[in-house]
Amino acid sequence: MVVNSIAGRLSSVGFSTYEAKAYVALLKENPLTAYELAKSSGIPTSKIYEVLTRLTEKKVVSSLGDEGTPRYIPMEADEFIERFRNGMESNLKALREDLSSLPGKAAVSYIWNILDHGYLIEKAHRTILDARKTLLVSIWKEELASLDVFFRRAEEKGVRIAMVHFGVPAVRIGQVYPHPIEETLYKEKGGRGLVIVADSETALMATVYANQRVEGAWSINKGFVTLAEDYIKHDVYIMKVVRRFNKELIEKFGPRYEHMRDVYEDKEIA
Amino acid sequence: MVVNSIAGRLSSVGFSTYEAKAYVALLKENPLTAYELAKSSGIPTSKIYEVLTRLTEKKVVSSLGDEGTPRYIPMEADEFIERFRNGMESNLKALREDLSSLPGKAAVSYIWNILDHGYLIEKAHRTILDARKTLLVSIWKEELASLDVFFRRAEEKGVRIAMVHFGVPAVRIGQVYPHPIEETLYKEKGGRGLVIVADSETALMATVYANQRVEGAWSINKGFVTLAEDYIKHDVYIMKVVRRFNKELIEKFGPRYEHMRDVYEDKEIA
DNA sequence: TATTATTATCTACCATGGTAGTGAATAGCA
DNA sequence: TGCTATTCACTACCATGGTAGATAATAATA
Repeated sequence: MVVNSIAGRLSSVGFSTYEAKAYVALLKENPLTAYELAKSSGIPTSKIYEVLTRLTEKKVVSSLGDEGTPRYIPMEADEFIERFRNGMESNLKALREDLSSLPGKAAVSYIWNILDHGYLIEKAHRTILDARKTLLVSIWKEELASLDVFFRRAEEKGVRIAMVHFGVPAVRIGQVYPHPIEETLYKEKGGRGLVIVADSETALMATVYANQRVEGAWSINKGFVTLAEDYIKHDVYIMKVVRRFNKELIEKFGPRYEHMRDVYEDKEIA
Repeated sequence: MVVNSIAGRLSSVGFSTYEAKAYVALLKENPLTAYELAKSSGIPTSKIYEVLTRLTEKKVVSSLGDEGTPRYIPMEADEFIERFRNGMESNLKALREDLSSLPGKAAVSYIWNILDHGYLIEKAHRTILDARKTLLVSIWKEELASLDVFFRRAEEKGVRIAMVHFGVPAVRIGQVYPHPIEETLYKEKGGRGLVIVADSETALMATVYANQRVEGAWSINKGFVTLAEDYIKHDVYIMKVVRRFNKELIEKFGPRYEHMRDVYEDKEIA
């Protein structure tokens, strides 16, 4: 669904390849007769007429000239785009109402699998922006690079953020707890982890492997969320302890979850 | 391109009819196995699997359950719509850049034909909102009903509006010059006229016939614009003269265009 | 002037890919 | 045996792309 060529983009607004070619060629030079357009666009002259009728019906080109052979002009690109957007916008609005008015029986409280990187980032992005109060994050710099804007925005909204960051943190968002053992971990798991918990309600967790392959899940399932939350809190706890005591002492500590209540209150950057 | 059914709306976001049925059915009740979904949606069981694969690829449904027969859940409608909108938005943005960066040779300064009512209103709407300084309008109540919001918005932006209105004006926008001879004119021309001139730069003129049939044109062609402008100014002039003098006197007046300079400055509502 | 090219418009036909629609084969399982 | 579950095979349709002509009207030229 994501396209990059100009033709691809036009096709996603309902143009066939010929229609796209014709429109683009017309924008480059106009007015043109059908025949001229066929030549300059590379569309077979035999096809140009039906293509032009289609485009005319879509009101993307218009013909001028009553006498003799008609010449064609394109609608200005901006205007066309605006028009399409308006149509789409109202369509989506109606669709939203339609779909939300369905007598849905079940709340979607299941676990949602995430298997590709683009989608992972998108889902993460949405999770971050949906957070109202708190965000617990465990992240590597690669993913943070794609997500820091959203974290900033959340922060501005007053969302409290605690972040375990693997490797040297390039940015400073909320409470950051740098996690030192980057390479070891990567080798061990074969990939980078990403965990985000928003408002203790929704959780996203995933592992990103070398070739951008992703295995992850998103859920509002209570058990899942708690698991993810504890996972991060545990790391935060460890980081704090490491800060304050030497290694010998750490060994005497078990993970004591009572100490984690104040994750958000901790003013020190570890 | 304008659709109203829920299926039609979904199809305009890239769903086939089966995909639409499946998604809607899944929203109503989930999770469901493929087989159950086939039953509740009316899709042939033989087709349900490929449909589900397609939907899964689109990330609109997700399967859960590793052991046994998988169950399917839909993405929440809002999320799906948001996602689609984002994609489309960025697509349109890119498209706008692509298209505007084309080495366009000619300014679109031609006359654009308008043959249907919906498009007429849309074009009028855009013309009104694009106006920066002045709007000269000749309009009947039917069209004004569809357009008054836009006139108000233009007025708020500080656009000066002078309007010849056929029949008793229901709303008051800018300078309104009511035109009395409604029925006579309608019979004579067989339809209602609509003329809009924005900033002396763009003009829209059209006649709307009984069955919503429309014949009209839009242009930035200088001659066309001047014509439309004078047409309205002429009417305004007549209206003013009629106001001030009795009929005998009017006959001695020819249309004197010098008097029209102050159309916008005239503070009286005729 | 006759004839040959070129331009211009339009119809017809075919191949393809995608989807809808139908039927049926297979298999597990209660 | 009947229900669930899954896959195959095949037909039909439609929009699109692609290729060939059928006509005319001009323009070029012998």
